[in-house]
Order: sequence, then structure tokens, then C-alpha cells
Amino acid sequence: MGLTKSEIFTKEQNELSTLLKALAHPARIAILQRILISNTCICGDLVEELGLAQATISQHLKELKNAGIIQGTIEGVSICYCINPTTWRLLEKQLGAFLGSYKGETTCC
Amino acid sequence: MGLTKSEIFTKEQNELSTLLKALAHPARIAILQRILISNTCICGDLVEELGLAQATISQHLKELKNAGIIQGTIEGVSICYCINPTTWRLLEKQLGAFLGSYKGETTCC
DNA sequence: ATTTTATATTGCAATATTACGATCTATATA
DNA sequence: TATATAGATCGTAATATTGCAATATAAAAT
Repeated sequence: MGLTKSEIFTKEQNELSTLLKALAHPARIAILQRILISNTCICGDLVEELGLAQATISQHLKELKNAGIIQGTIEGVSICYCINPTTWRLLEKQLGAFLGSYKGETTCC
Repeated sequence: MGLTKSEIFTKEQNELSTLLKALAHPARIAILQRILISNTCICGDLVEELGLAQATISQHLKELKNAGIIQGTIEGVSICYCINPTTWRLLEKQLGAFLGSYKGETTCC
């Protein structure tokens, strides 16, 4: 099928998996790291730095934008993408709760 | 294509995205939450609880196992799956570093 | 030895993702 | 106004993912 049965899961489970999916690609991690380091971002730079075609990078940026992880504003000719603080904090919170709920090793395995 | 160009990214970027990909499905999040809560897991329970076919759940468990996130030992007739502490800690560390490198809002967007 | 129980594997159909060339759009500059 | 520049969108090919029925496997109980 290729179609996730979202309706049988909770809102939280679907939201978290959507955010994780947006992060789950090396190019998108690289893009985010680049934004995090420079605290700003112009798509053109990424094309030179990452070694992917301009259309491909634009598509990855779109996915990050759709997930709400980044936001962009027009800056003259180019577009400045940066982290969306609200989503980033949400991600930190949700993931922190999820990962933090592991209480160490069990006896069974 | 559908084929990620892994060779142009760093080992860290590829590793983190692989782990995130394994987590990026509501069913796999639900499975992990179930393991985290009960500190043990038997596949059969999940089939009843999640509303997915047994084959589908077995497949999700396999993906989590392949990513090293869970491990399973044979327990009589059934198999006991639980968190792999090493990978979980790695994930916490890598993700913590990644998410934590965001230093608050910028002036540009 | 046969049957039951629990889980894995196989095969397949539907859909999603990744990547890129080509093209379109909008702004800035000559 | 024409042209250059930055980025988005479209179309398409290749591959991956999701889900399940059917079947296989392996241990336990009868």
C-alpha cells in the first residue's frame, strides 16, 4: 500500500512521526546544521555546498517548511530560511519526553 | 530515483537520519511507547492493541531491530523485545547535540 | 507424532520518496 | 524595457515504504 493508517494512532504519535520524518534524511540534517551554524541560510549556498541539484534542495527545503521546522522570508532576490522556534521547542519537548521515558535496562532481554 | 545519495554526507549525518527514519512512523512510535511503559514486549499483544495485521507489526519490529533500537530474545514460544540501551543512549546524545545546537531566535526571519 | 501457538517471511499492490532537467516566476539591475 | 539572478514548480524515472494475505518455521502442549 505505502499508505500509513494514521487514523488508528493518537494525535501525538502522528505529530511526532511527521516531525521525525521531516528530519530523517541526511540532506535535511545537513541543511539544518548549516542553518544552525550560520544562524541564517540562503538556498544558493546550499546548492554549492551539498552537491545536490538546486531543484532537489528546494524540494528538501519545502519539506522542512511544510513540517514547520523552518520558515523563510524574502530578502531581496534571495530567500532567507531559518529555524521556526516554536516547532523546534515542540520537537525538543516531545522527543525529550519520549526518549526520557526509558528508565534503563530491563532483566528480560 | 528514490535513492538517497548517502556518499555525499558525513557518517554522522547518515547515522542520525537512519535512526530517525526508523522512529518516523506512528506504529513504530506506538510500539516503542508500549515497550517503554511495560518494560517488556510480546509481539502478540501489539497485534491486539494496535489494530494492524500481525505481518505488518512483525515488519515494523524488524525495522526497529535492524536499526538497533530494539533487541529480542526468545522467551519460550514468544519473543521478548526490549530497548537496546546502547543505541538509545546514542540517539539521546546525537539528537541532544543536534537539537541543542539551536541558540534561539535570529533577527533575519 | 500431531496439533496448537507465536512469530517470521514471502509476494504483491498501492502509494511515497528521492533526484534532476526543464521551465516558470519574481525581483533587481543594466 | 530587456536581462540576469534566485528560487519554486512540473514532469518523470527509479527506488522505497506500507500493509496484508498466505505461507513458513519453530517451540510447546497434547
